[in-house]
Amino acid sequence: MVSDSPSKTYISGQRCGVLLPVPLGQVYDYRVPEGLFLSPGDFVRVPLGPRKLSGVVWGTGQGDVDECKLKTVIEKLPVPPMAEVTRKFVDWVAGYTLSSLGQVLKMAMSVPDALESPKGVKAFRAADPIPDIKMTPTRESVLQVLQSGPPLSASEAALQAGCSPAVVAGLAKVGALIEVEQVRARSWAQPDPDRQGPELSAAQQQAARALVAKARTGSYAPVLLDGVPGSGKTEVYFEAVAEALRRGKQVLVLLPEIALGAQWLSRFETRFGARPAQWHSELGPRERRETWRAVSEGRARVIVGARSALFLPYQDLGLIVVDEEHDPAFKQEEGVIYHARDMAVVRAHLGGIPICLVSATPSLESQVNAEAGKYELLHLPERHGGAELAELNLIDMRKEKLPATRWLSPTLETALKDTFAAGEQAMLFLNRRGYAPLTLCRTCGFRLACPNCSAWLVEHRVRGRLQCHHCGYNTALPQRCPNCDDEQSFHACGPGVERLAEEVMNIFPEARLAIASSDTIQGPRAAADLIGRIERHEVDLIIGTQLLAKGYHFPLLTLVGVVDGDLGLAGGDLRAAERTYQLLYQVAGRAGRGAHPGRVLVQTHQPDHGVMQAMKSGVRETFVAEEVKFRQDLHMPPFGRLVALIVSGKHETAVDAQAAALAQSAPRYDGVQVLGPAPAPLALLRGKHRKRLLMKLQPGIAPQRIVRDWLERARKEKGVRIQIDVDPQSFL
DNA sequence: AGCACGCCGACT
DNA sequence: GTCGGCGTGCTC
Repeated sequence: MVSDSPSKTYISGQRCGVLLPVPLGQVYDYRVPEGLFLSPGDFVRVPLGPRKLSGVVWGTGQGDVDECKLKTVIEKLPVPPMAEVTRKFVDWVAGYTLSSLGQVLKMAMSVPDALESPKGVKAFRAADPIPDIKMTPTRESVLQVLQSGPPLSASEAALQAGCSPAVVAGLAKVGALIEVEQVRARSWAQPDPDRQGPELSAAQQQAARALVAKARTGSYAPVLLDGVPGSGKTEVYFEAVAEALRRGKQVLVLLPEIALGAQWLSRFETRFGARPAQWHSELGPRERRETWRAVSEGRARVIVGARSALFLPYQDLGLIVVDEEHDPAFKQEEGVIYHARDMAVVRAHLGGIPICLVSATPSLESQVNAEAGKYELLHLPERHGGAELAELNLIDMRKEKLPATRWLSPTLETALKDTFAAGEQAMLFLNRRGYAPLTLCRTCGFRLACPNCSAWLVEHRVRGRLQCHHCGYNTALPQRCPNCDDEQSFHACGPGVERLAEEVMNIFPEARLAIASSDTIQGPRAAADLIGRIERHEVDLIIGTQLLAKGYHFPLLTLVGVVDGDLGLAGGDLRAAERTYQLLYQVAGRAGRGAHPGRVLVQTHQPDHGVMQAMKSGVRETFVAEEVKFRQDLHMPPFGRLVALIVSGKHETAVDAQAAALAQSAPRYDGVQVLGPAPAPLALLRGKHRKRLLMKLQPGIAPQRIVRDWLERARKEKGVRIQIDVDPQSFL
């Protein structure tokens, strides 16, 4: 059912349809109680089975439910109604991703207790008159504080009166203090659009003017802001944010990872004089609740967040910015599977508002859209303040002839030495956590693998454990080989950041180094801490995974070494080359952002690969043109569409049977092709077997109806789950 | 998603 | 004889 317009009103005795945040896929009818007037969008509390749930009035009841089954709405909740555009967005996303309406609504109601009337804090005021009680000097001062000022919590009153909270409690007990519920609406410092921003270059000003114009007209206008690292893209889109704020609108800035937070936030604060509201997975329940309500009541004006911030209940959203729009982290891979960048464009379209996609390495999709005129292209070709892009050289590892347990070429080693000697900082990039990605037995060749996943166990020497990076299984390194029982026969194959650190420490024992991976940096605080240490030059060398690859600005960092440039190219993923290029480009962009020129060295076994040539020449166009042609020839996205069906379950036979049943009832249409079933790349994941089918559609064919019919026709196996991924990004 | 109902193993 | 395991099915 599609959400109704808000002008309708349902009165006592009528039926209304209520959508609940459970995966029901259907709106349930409820009776409107005496004296209540309900409209689409209203948040209500209703009974469902034995429990009570909060939901949203979605429209007129369908009326096909037996009168005796019908239950009555309990109450209307004291929250502003969900805006019509948000409801339309929920409808649209459910339809597009083929997930149930309720599941999508759940993302928009992610804070169940935000709907309760805000819980007051227990506070005290002086009774009037004060009863006749035993007076003491401390009691005297507590009463004086509370007679002359506003009600305070016990601890606050005690603090101001200079006594312990026990005195306050004692006074309350004898009736000299009255307990009151105090509702504290947290006031959000409002960003000020008219504060003096930093000076913009001519190119920045031009781009900013174009964006501001879009923000001013306030109609749907997708823009791709494509600018080299350090060109000041952020300051450019801040001007559009300012304009939207002047028009009294809310603004959403989507960022791929909260790790980007600290530096981004301080830039925002510099420009606007206040912090924006934040939305990410690390928020505590209380902050979450406050933020959700502040967004819903329109008090939070700028919201910066990860992909789920897209589903917040905005009152009046006037602009969306998707920064680092190419980033794979925008793809949600669990539950409702969606791409936040694509959904953000839809949200902008439904809301009739501008959207700005920002990147130094835009996704191929966005580049093609810009080329086709669907997006307006704004280009920032130069670094701000005249800093040069770092010089980049490839190191042909086929010629370096390194011993098997060394990963740094002499060229890179020399460059590190020079950098340290000059008192500058370096970063080594290796996108591999832990010590070694594979451990095998020298005697029999047995490889230590995860029992729950088809993946090798990764040695983490710091923690002395073998770990699976897919399920969290971990174990100590066994004494004997489980296969041949030989002792002490294990051999670590290949490098991870820990092993690289070991090599560097042997060569440069003096260097102060830091490892930055998701194992060493847990949460925004640890990230901010490390960033601080780098900024204060307490670190000479950062060895890191992609965690620190993007967004950061370290003026003293002049050398970036990519240890294994080919790492992302293996595996045959459709987007492997594109991703590798984006990642290497972002990493390279960390070098030489201050006054000193930077250098980038990329170690590779494939110096002739298109990605490496594009990196070397600094010219993206040739590579992009090749990639476009490659996808065109194969009718792959964005020149064709894909839908992946992942069949998973505990029993392999049931999974195979389900996959076979799907293949058998596969749709047969012109322009639609079904590939598979094939074992999914992680054929075993968290103890579940997985098979995958891939549907390829020619452009212009909508897959939703076809897939729905297909699933309805196919025989169903028990104990098996079928996940649908419309527009899969990676094939893992 | 919860939560109840329902049919087979080890225990107060 | 019960307590409780989680498989299946329903919730306006």
